[in-house]
Amino acid sequence: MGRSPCCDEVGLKKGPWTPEEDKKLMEFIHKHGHESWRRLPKLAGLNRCGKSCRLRWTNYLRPDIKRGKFSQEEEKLIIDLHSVLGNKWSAMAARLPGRTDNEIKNYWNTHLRKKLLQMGIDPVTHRPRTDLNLLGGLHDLLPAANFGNLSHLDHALKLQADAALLARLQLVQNLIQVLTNSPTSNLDLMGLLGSASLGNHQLSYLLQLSRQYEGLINSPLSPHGSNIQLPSSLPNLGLQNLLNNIQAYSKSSLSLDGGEVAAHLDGVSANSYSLPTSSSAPSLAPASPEDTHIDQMQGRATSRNVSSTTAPFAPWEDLNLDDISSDFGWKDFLE
DNA sequence: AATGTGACCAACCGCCTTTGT
DNA sequence: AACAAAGGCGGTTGGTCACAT
Repeated sequence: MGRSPCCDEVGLKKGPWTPEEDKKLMEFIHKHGHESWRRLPKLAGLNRCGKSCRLRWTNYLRPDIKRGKFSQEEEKLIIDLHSVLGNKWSAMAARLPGRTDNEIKNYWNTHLRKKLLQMGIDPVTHRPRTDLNLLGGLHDLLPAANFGNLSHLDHALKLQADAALLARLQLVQNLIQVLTNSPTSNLDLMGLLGSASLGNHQLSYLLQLSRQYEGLINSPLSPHGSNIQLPSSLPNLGLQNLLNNIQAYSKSSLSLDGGEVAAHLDGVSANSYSLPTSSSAPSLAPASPEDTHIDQMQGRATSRNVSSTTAPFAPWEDLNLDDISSDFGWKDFLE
């Protein structure tokens, strides 16, 4: 049982501070400093716990606190720092003179998080979002699905793998749109290849994805091939054209099938880019820096391994785009 | 004018880490 | 090394205010 909280003494005041209390605290600290927060309240004549005094001082009364609106520069810095540090508010505050961790945290939660979401950026990963409607839609799939001959577990695993595939496809689509500055419906794959914007690794990977996608839409559990009624919120990925382009390319240019194209282009087996299947769910890493942090903390961590039989979509909460980007060579691609 | 709703933010809570004995 | 005290941190809560209905 951990130690008792410092504020468990009965009769100590809680809640908002009065101007009189603020004055007492400030005068005491100016005269004597704050070497022991535990003893400070009694010495200063305050009916508060030391922790409450410390918070009041560090978050509000400290003379070097800058109050008022965050500037554009501060905003940008917070976003940059968050992308590197995650929810390490105190570390961020150390780099923003005059701002407290609490202030930064509040500003993040009330303004910046929403701003990034509106810009289509995931505030946790700082990467383009996979469409959240997709997740919502898939969530609706479970009750809507006719399970047929599959066990519930198999079905859940299949849906999970399909969901991962759809997310990958959508990310790839977004990446290509950014690269080519045009929708995938106008994708000029040959142009991309010709300009060397798209490397062999990427092409091999796309080919794999396209085949997986084809398998998905023709699967007996898919919206096209079965009795499942997909929720309307499930987005149209608009990838058919990409699929056609890639497969046409592989046929017309090289007259090879997918695996051979990958091998031809890369000198490596297409299996190097193997994607999750219904029987091998993706191994997912923590989704955010703080997940990693939490996982490192003793006792608190819960294993987030994929093969949960009770929550088939739980891994989605942790879907790590690093996994996708490394498969795709996205970092190299950008550089 | 009364009520509902959402945004904002100060303060609290519980846990972890650091420090002292 | 083991334990307890104190400090620190991040998540969450709840009060207040502005605005909409």
